[in-house]
Amino acid sequence: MMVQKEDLGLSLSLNFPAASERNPSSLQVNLTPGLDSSPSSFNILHRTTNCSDSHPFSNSSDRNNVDAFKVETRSFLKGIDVNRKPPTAAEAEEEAGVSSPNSTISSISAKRSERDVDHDGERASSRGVSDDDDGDNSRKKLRLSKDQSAVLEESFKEHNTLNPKQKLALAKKLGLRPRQVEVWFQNRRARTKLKQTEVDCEFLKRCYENLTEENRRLQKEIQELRAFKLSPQLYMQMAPPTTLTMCPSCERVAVPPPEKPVNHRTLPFNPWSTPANQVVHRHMNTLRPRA
DNA sequence: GAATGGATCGGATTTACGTCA
DNA sequence: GTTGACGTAAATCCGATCCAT
Repeated sequence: MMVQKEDLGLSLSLNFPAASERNPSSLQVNLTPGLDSSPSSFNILHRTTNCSDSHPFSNSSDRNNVDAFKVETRSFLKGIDVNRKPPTAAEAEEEAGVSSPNSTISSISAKRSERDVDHDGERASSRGVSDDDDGDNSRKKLRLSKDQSAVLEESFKEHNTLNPKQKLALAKKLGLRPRQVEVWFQNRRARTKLKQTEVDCEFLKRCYENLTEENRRLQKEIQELRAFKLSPQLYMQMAPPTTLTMCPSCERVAVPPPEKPVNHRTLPFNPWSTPANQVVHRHMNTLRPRA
């Protein structure tokens, strides 16, 4: 069964909190109309390249979440449409035996075979010839069922990497090989990253456009100020510049007094400085010429 | 024919273990 | 017997790619 794109749960975001306040409409891309977009939803940029950093079982709350999730999904997974014959008891035992990467040599060598060769020696699952063998060796693409995809998505939201235990549990639950689960997570990470890159690119493009426009505006203002230097009388009739003024004595941004032209040097607005309307600068009064 | 997504491949990195001086 | 350096194997990840649907 084909899984719709909307079901994929791709929720992309840009980690620019300050920027998002300034331009909230440009930062959130939620591709998950059908799924919960609660605050606990997965943040793509919170990825790690080292499993030990964000190990899903590294704290008890994650462990509890996973356990709760297991209980939650167990019921409807019974009788799920699987793409392969369920593992035999021996296979399951073998899989369980290789779950720990820190296990002994013998178990390691057993695990090694998982990547390249199927358990009974035939080529890995991906080709899928074991189930409906049509004779030829062409790669037969299996399609995960909707339920399988949903469970994998839910699991991915919890943690975008799997430890061997989780991988085995998930594989067992879904009736897939651990390698298939592993591959699914790898592809999911790769494609999520790709989407995120696209979003980042779009955001940077918009940043560039905004800065270009800002630069144009400031250049124009410079020209106006130069004109003022040449003919102050003309400048008096112009609209006040939008730049902020700075007190020469303490070098703090100040709101210019409305009644008289300001005698302070002007500085370009710094978007990272304290907003002008938050600066109370009473010291300015003392700078005015006395009547 | 393009898009999607499962699978494969090759390389890099990490970790555990064995060997040897 | 202990220790540190070194080599090796296995596991895992990622990026690129293939290819069936």
